[in-house]
Amino acid sequence: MNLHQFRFVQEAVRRNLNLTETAKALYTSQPGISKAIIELEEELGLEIFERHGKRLRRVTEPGQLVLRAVEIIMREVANLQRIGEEYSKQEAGTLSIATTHTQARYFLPEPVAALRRKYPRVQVVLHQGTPRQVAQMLRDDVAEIGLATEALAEVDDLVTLPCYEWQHVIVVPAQHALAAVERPTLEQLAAEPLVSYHPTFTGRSRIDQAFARARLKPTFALEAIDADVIKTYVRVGMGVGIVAELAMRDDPPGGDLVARPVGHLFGSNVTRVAFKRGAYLRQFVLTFVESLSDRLTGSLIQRAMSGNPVHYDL
Amino acid sequence: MNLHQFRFVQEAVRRNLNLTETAKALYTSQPGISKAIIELEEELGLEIFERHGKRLRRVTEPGQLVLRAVEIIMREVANLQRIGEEYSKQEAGTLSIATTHTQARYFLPEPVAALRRKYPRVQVVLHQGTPRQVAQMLRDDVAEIGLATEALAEVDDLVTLPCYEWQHVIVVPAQHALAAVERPTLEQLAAEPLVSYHPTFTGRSRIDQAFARARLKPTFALEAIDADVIKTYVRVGMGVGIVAELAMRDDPPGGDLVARPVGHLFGSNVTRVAFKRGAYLRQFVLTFVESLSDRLTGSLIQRAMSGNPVHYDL
DNA sequence: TATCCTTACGGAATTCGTAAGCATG
DNA sequence: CATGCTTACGAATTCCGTAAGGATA
Repeated sequence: MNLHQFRFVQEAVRRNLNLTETAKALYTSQPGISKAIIELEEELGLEIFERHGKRLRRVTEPGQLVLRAVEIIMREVANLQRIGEEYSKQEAGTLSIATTHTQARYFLPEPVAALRRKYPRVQVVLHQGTPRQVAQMLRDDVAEIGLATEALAEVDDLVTLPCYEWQHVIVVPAQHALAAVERPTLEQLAAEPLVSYHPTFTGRSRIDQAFARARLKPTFALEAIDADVIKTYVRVGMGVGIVAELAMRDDPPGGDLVARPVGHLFGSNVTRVAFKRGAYLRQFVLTFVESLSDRLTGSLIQRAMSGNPVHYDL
Repeated sequence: MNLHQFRFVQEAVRRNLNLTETAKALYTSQPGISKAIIELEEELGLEIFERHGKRLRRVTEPGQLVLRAVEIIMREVANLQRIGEEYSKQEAGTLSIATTHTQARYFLPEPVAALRRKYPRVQVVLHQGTPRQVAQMLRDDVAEIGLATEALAEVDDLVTLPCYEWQHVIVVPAQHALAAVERPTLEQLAAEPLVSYHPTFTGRSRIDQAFARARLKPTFALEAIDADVIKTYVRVGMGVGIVAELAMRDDPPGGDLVARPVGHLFGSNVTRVAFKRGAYLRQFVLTFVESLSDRLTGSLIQRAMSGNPVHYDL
């Protein structure tokens, strides 16, 4: 039994049981992978993978149990490396953050800058993707912490904590009829072509739910993952934009676009920070996570990490 | 980084940082241990052990963190082996039980026999010791499950579940004056020489507490770890025995010894079963643990293992 | 001086690559 | 026949033992 075998098995599962791809991903030879896995199976006296001829078809029942143990082992190996980083290169290291465009563009700049001010030798890597991809990047150890409004809370092996609460705003050109309406209604919006996020992004689910409850079928003229794109199309008259309020923060009140809060229509959303259950958080990571919300304290984070559910109001 | 290094570090800590002993315990050469640990420290870029000249003095602060990760990794490696056992040799394997004399002699025979009836190919190994030793045997992976009335519940990295509740009885020769007394008092007992368990065993702490509260200073003529020994000395007139009621179960009512329950004096005790947090319990182990109490069910045990506190009345 | 950790070194075992073989879809 | 896992084999590396060196209590 050795750590290589564990890594191979884990990566093989992540690569859909394709050992050739696994070998490429781990920069080693394919026969080496094959042999190592077979030897582990022999040592344990069970088959981790069900084989059909010479192809791996699926994970066996005992294989599932093996996999769970392997996940924990590899997690702790990663933790050991982080502990090493923390204590050898004091206050230096790399923080990989997986997040959506909205957070990367509008929310994270400030806390990331603060992190760099406090720890100038820390390097930050941003990985952008859909909320589901964010979750997957955490599971695959591509990123250490994740930030998104959707999806994260549903993933079982992630620990999530609420960061901040926000609502949607509609955005229209200053001369648009709705620019003068203080509290637009769902009916008014449904009558216009809309420009908003892709269905899996940034609270879009709340928007769809609200329209569905009112039995309205709005027209989406354009869907994007990105408020900057949405605003651009609103400017050229494609329709009424619906974006996160955060995305309008930097637009001056007297500018060419007018924003109206529509929390009364779509409710409020909670953006969450997540990390893999059991991950070791270095000091600067802890500091960073704390900086994401006034209510997040180190002890609260530790409590959440240890598996206890954490409840508090934002 | 490899599993050998982890094992060495773990064993070194268990052997009080004596690498020579560690090497002996692991049947390998002492320089090999030394080198492996140094290489791990180099790879992590930190010192796990503080050295004074050429001796290891103590575990450093980062070393504590490393140790915690190593413990988890080795635990999961042990789990992998158990999973292998479970699925390769179906319904066969070894179950190591750490327990005290009282349990081994009076409580366990029945459930152990039942286990062997259901799983004839399972081998049972009993490790006897003090309650503290029982706890230590679980921590050191000498035994997989432990059974004792004392100490177990206080150990942090063990999961414990109540098994059964019992009270003490006094034991006297049939012709003894107290043999006729239905409900003896603390004062009556304190006036006699007593024969009971060693202070750390089998509910003895309750006995001491009761006397202390009544400001009585009883005389213990003899202390043993073992009700059979105690009964023997009661027979030869050394004094009044105080043992677990279980220990008198097989003595016939009309025999040479008379037992009187004294739960009204010393309260009741709870015997607990324990295992290492995060251990993988094979099917036959689960069955065995369930058989220890009517109230223990598989799902309850799983819940306790997953870290959730379990509360129920016996 | 007895104990105990580190360094040095060499033979043995393991590792890991390439090349070839063979099963599936 | 293209993809993909397993087997074969040999060079390079790592492992792990004994022997020697140096530090502490």
